[in-house]
Amino acid sequence: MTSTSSPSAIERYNAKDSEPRWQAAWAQARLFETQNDDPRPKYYVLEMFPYPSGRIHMGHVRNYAMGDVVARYKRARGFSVLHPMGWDAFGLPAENAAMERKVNPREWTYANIATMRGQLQSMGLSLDWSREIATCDPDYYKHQQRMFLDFLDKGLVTRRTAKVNWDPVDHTVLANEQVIDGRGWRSGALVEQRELTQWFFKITDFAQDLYDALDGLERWPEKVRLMQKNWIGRSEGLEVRFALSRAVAGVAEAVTVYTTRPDTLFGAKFLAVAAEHPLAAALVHADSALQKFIAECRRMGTAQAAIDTAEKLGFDTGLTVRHPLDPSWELPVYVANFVLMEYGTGAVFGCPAHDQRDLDFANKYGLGNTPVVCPEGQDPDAFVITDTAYDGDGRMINSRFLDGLGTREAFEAVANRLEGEVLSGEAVAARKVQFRLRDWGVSRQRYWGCPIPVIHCETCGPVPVPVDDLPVTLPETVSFDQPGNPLERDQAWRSVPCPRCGAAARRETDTMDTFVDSSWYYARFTAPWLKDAPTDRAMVDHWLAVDQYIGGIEHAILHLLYSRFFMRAMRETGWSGVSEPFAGLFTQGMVVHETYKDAAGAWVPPADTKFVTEGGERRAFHVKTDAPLAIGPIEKMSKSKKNVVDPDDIIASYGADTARWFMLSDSPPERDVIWTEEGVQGAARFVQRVWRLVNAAAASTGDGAADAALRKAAHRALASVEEDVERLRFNRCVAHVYTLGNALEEGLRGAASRPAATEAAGILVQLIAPMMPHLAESCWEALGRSGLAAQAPWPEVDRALLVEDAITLPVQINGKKRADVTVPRDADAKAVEAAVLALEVVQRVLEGKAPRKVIVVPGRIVNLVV
RNA sequence: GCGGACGUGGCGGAACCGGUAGACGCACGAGACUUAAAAUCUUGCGGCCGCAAGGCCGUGCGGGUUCGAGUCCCGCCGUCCGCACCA
Repeated sequence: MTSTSSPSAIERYNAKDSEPRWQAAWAQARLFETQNDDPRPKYYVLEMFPYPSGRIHMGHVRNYAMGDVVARYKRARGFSVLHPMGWDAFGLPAENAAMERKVNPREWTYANIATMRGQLQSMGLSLDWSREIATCDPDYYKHQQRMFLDFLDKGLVTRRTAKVNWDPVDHTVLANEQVIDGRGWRSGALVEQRELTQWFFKITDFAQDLYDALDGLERWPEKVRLMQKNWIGRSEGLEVRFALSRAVAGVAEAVTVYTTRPDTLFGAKFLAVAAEHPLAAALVHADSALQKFIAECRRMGTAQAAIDTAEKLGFDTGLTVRHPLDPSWELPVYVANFVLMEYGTGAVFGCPAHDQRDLDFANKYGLGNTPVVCPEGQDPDAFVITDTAYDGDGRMINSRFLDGLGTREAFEAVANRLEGEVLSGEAVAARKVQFRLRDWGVSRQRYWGCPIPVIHCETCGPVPVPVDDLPVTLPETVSFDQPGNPLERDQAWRSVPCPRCGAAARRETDTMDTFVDSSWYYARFTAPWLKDAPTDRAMVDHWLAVDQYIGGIEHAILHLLYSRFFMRAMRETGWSGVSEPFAGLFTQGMVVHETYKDAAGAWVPPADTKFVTEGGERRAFHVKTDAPLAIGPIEKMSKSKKNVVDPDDIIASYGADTARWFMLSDSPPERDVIWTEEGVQGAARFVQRVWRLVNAAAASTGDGAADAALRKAAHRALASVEEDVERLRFNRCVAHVYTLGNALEEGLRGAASRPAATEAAGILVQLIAPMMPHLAESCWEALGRSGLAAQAPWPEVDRALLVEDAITLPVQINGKKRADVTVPRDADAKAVEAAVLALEVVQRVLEGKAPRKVIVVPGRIVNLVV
């Protein structure tokens, strides 16, 4: 008998000594440096690169642990794996630090990078550090400026005045995607609307393609695809021109509306235009009441919060338009606060019976309603709308030539008729596809970002900086003693001659949204050493798309949509041959933790808490004062609630492998994982257990009685882990490894022979190698295997061992399990039935009668109906 | 309001195409080893009845389909997420 618990023989595994040793060994062997000319099939794994905020947090540990499992696994499977790391290094926190602590943003950022690089290296990630990039490095943003100019040249960048989201706290413009619930995504301040001249990336040029291509992203979460679809917001409708009954000076003789429901045209009661609509502008001079109304709309429009709660208000202009399907029918024209100038044509026709907004409006102003779509099964004569509009499909009623048609047919009938009619030389209607998506405003009034490479000249206008003059670098010395953009105050930096005419001119002082930086970094990783070009076309086309991208769901729209746009723009400008950056996407859940508060209501960090369980109730106390603490809800780790656990502390006391193992176990990776002290300890215990088992296996002297079962268990675990790693189900991988650990324990107790024990232990080690790479190396060594575990090819499953000779089937009687029956694997249904009927339990129930029905599902179950 | 996801032991979760509900882990109980503790190993662990064999109930609630439902269908309840005057 081999004892697995003879502590004298095996010392405890010491992560603190072993982890740096193996990290040095990997670095020395340059195992993770990827060659671009590697002939093996490629696999590109990427985790979203971090912002260098100062220190890594548990969310990073989880994210990078997952990516590293995939990278190490694919490497073992013979792929040429690209697994790089970099820094999303521009952004506001650097400027805030500069303001608060009088430090230079650059120095602050690079110091943070140095710290965090060290932290990531202590995790033992299999990263190719030779490809490291930082977006704040001129060697990086130089190329971004180059692409900006190329995009400009191709018409993919424009400059225009637009109503923009202004964050009054961060003193900068925000993109629509960066406004969440009316507040700035960083500052949380209520966003205001301002008119500013801005640079825009014309993401709407690709709206249709960005929308359609989502269907091809089969390895993206359905949820993210849906969110992007909703964000792009495609709709099909009709632009319809309504003739004005009388001429208005300075305005064409018709108002064009966009509608997705031309079928409801006979239910129209009014027409409404936005306050910014040209018609309103033309009328405003002669009408002081209208002037007042528009001013009110504008005032309300400044705060997003006001829009959300605003009552629908309108102003009757006294004008009328003619109904396009009946010129004798006149409709009143309102200016209304709920009509958006930015969507469609800034004008709508109101059909109160079938649109809730229109109904609210009509009820308020006494405009009435006429139902024109009757739900299937309703009596048309009894169908009345009072205060709930019906927006579903149905049969047309009260609609003259449309009566009796379905919704879709009526749409077609109206479209066909109006497309053929002419009003002052133009068709009355045209089919139109509309998108909710707006162009991406990239101008930011900040210092710590990529300068927009444009020079403004009095005579030439905005002039691109010549490519040879790139990069436009940020000035080194800046002061943050006053609010606003320091670039604007830096006369020396701003003043340059116009590249075109040589006259005195000024630089563009806005910098690019930092989301531009992260829109192409994954492409730069394919050849980060290039000096004169953003990318090498051949390398981009070789490595992209990223095979597996892993990051937080919070980027479902912003970063992922921008990157998809950027790839298309790079394709148009020749820097890439692919359109989609990420073939596989995985969005991982957050790391959450209990919260603790003392009697005074102050948050207490987990490190200062201890617990006592009395009578099944778990209570928390302060570690120093013994004061009782309230255990609060489990929430995302955040500095404000102090429920954070520092990865450095965990790595120092348990080792990186323990932290990684725990982050991969328990919760499914897409869901939140709860960090608990017990959980970490459980992981740490397993580290020791693996070490003990492997050493015991290496010393096994058994006679082989348990070999068959052990080998089966090992190969079953191997097959299961393969399947689950491929599907990123790391929690299940962990469970399979535990199961094999149990089987090995049992095998050693049952006197497994040394060959069988070391085979199983070797498989166990290779299974944990992607997850706990340092421990795996130590075990590899203990087993006497040559080379490094990180270099070892993945073991091959012995399929023969997965097939059982005899199988045990559950036997149900009337759907309830009553017995088991063991039959040969290849027994046919008849043989199984005979075996079941011979069972004692079955005979007792049947009392000599024949069952009414016998259902045999081969290999699964038997059910008797009696 | 619109769109989506989810609901399983004390806890995290597993259960593939409708086929043994609760794998694996955590917590907890019992035992072994120890002077003792820790560590480790063994063992138990959905609820109820029972000494046991065994039986009954059980996947948010109510119905349905099926030989058989955590899984499919209909209707509720609850939680979470995204969008939100988009015509």
